[in-house]
Amino acid sequence: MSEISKAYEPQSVEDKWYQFWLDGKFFVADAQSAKPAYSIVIPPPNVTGVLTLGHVLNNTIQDILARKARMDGKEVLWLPGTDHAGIATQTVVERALKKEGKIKHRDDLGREKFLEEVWKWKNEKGGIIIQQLKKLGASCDWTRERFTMDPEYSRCVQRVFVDLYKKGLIYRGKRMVNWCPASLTALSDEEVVMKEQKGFLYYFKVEVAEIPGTFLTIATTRPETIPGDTAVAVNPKDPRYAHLIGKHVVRPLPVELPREQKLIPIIGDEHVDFEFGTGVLKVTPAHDKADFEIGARHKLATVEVIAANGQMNDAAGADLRGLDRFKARKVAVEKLTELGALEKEEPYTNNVGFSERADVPIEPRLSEQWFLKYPSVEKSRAVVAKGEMKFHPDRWAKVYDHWMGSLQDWCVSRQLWWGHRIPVWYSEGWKKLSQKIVFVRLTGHELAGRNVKELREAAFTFAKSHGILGQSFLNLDSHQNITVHKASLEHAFSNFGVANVKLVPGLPDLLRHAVKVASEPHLPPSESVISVETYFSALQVGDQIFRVKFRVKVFPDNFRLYDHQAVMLWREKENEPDGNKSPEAQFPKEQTSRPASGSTLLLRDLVQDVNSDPAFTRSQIEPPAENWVQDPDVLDTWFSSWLWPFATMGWPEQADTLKKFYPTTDLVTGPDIIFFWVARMIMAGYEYMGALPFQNVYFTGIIRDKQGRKMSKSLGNSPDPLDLIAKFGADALRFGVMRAAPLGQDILFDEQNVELGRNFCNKLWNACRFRQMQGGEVQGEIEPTLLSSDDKWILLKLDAAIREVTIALNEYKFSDATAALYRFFWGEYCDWYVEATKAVFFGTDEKRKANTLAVIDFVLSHTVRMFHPFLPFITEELWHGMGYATDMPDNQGGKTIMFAPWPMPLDEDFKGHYGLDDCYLEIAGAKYELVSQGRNLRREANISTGKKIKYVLKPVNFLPPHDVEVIRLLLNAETVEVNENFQPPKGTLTARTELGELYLPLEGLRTPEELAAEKARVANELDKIEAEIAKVEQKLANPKFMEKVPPAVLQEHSQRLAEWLAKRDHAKAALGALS
RNA sequence: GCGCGGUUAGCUCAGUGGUAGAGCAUUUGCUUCACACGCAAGGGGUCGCAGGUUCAAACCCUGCACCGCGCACCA
Repeated sequence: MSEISKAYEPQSVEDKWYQFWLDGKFFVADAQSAKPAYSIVIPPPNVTGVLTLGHVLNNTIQDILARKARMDGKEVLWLPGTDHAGIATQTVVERALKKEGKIKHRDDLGREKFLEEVWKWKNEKGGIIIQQLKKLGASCDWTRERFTMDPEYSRCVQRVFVDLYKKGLIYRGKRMVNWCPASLTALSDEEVVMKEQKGFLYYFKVEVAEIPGTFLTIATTRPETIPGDTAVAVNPKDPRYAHLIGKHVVRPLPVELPREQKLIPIIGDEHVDFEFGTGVLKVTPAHDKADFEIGARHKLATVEVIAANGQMNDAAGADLRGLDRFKARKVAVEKLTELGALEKEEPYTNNVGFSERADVPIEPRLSEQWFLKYPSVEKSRAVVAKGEMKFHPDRWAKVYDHWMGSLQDWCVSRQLWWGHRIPVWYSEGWKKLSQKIVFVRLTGHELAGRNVKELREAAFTFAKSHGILGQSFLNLDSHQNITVHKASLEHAFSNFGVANVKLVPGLPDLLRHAVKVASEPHLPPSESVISVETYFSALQVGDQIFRVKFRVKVFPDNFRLYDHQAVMLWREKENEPDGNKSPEAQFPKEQTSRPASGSTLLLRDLVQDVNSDPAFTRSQIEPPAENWVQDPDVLDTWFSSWLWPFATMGWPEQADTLKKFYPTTDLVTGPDIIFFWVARMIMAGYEYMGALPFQNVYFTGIIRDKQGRKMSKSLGNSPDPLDLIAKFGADALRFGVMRAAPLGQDILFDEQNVELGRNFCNKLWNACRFRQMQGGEVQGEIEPTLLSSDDKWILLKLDAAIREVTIALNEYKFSDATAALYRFFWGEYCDWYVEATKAVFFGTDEKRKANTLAVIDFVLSHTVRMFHPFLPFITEELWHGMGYATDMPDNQGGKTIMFAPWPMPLDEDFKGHYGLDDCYLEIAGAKYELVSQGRNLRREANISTGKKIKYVLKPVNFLPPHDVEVIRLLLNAETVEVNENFQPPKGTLTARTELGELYLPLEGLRTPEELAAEKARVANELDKIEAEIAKVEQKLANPKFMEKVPPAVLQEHSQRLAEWLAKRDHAKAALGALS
């Protein structure tokens, strides 16, 4: 530290050292290293993102862990990167292009051109956050920076998709999905947040067609969907309405339609709650999940009235057509009013699902999407439940477990351009199927039904009546035993398609008697599935015969699950592609089957659905041949993020990095993405690496402002971390955030925290400056015989601090660690030790001065290292400036504090050699307590701090002269007279301490008022003492207490009583001395 | 509705059965030769409420209230 400025100036230090670290390649992880590995992957921030306080919190923790691990001698990989963030990025770029006037809509450019623009934007403006992380001091291995759209990474994503497809875990289906009318894409359930919305419940009446003059009143929050209503439902048990079931009502909208086209049936459905509203429910199968189910049960038509963009379509009628859905709501109410149908409207609050990103209400919408049935679920669930993977704080394990226990299939397709395009190809040449379907026949047994409900009932009846449940059946062709579990039936019924429902109950029968079975080589097994066998069968639908391909999964205990099958509908009599009748020949080696459709489709919809798509479907990365077109959708961004821990390490080719650093040690992330990311990474880790992706997960709190509100742009309450760094320094920001971030709690952010960090850095700086001002080289050897009680005290305190901080870090208690460091350094080292050393430095004993410097150097060199993970910049500056680097080997702190060893607690040999007995904590502690008391006396006497005064000490035991000198200095006294026979004159203030009585003779200097005030104060204190004595005495007087209390506690109570009694005596004496 | 957290000084929070704590804020006094981004000394709490267990409860149990979060939801 050649130039010593009075205050620490981070700006002149931080960039210099960061560049130094980069130049030295200190962040680069060596996969060949012999050191034990420590690894952590960054939660990839959005490539469009800018640094927020949330990132600061998160990445500071990771940096602390990484830097600490380096100091522990580990080979550290902190792997950084960014996420392509499909919706967010596409929106940002789209908005930017619109602003520049380049486009009005993304369609103006077309997919290719638009993607070019996105890449351009990404390369020019993306990744700002990476530069910002550097400002924060993040010690990431930037040579390994990854982006989820990197070619290698994209290939991993595609590979995984194809693999899951082949395992039968990915399927396509037409389902009700969460549709975002702003982003024009489907969303997963996790991307929908429920929000309370204030609105109205509208009551309108409809006439029963068969009984003129009879009206039903319906309550709804969505009158704009009336044109899409295809029934009115009541509970069949509701006495008010049951008799009306089967009759019809006249739907009021659209106004212009003739009455006969607006007749919709009154149906009975148990789903209807007759407590709610009027007990009459309008059913809009196209725009409500529950209504869709009702529609499926009652074979209702599905009339879509809201288009993908949230505007009403033609079917909504002339009045609503083209209007936004919310505007349409108002107009619909007006129309109802005009018709005289509106009875009333009352304010109503309900929960509405919002798109998390676009912050608009989502629209349930029937559409064709890709779904994933999660892999490796049981293992992933068990590893956390059993505590093999630890969550910190562990209450998140319960949340995780709950979610894992009720997994819904993941909608992975997005109708966007920016992202990984789904690696599925469709061939042309599909011939349309006839839509005439009368019944379904499974050879030998009929399971007839026109919709799922009927089929399901038939299937259950069939399974029951044939005693199939729990039975084993021998397949005569393959000689395999097939057992039907109840679970497999339920599973199939609840999760899979119509075809599955048809097949499962009949399957053993098919295998036994009728089906012409072929087998295929099994597909790549996962750990929980030994093999997947493929069979073909025939299915007759009306006059057509279809080939059906289905799959049987074989589990380790020989349990067989018919949980996925691909249905291939084929017209038997014509269109045989090559005339080859063998079923195998119909299905090329690659996956060509088309998975079953959604569970709630009508059969005719299934056929329609199949017709609407190309026949041949293959999932593979490269196009199979010419004339094959790729699925236009891209994958959910999280479908790439969930591979992050291993895809970033070069999976599957580069084995060395993976071998060294996978599984990673820690993951640091926010609890808000526990389902989005953490849970999915665990499942992917098991599925593809056969091992958990990380050993520990640390969940940070969420940063809020000091009023407890979430940080948000619109509130303007999110300070820019870069501004804070510029104003206070990166170390200050890190320290401030860490101090305010207890494990598992939300963090209420206040700039004062950062200010405190800045002040702390300044304190550290000045403490070192003080050391430098005493001169001399770095002192190595400490001479045990020259150690004062102060020296021993601070060494013991250092020892305690090392232990405390190390334990806190091991337990991920960062705020405890910073609090311990703060307390030790400021409250113990600076406040007491440094002040005490002035007695040495202001004196003339040169040997003692040198020895004190040695102690200071010992303490500071340890302290600076302990601070390094928290305050990387200032500690590096001090490490070099103070000369502590010079004595160290190059790879252990000689070059950089980054590799200096983490301080070890002082061992017994060390303590023995230097005479560091715990009694010195008491001895020096008593001394400092005496000083506090003495200062208190001065204050009571109203004597200003600067004024030199005289104290008298009547010691209990001998006190070394050096200690008396320390006391004198700390009291800022002219003299401290040691006098065993001191008789205090009247008006002398006294304090009782462990070391003896301390007096502040005032020699009549005080006014009567001052004396009176003093007397009042002592009297007050006496009262408190009496109260304490009474409390303890009462306890001791209780016979039950004396009988049952453990001896140690009794001892403690008696001792406490004795202390209070002595204090009382002293206070009484003091009172006497004052009067 | 179900579940999980929380309720301790003005604020933010520690505190796993035996004397209620820290930081900030506040009051007062100090430009004391490392630091005013500082030093020193104070004031300030029925530990959410009500029961129970115990010699002893902020702490364990039960119930309630309020706040926050998650999940599931009735139009």
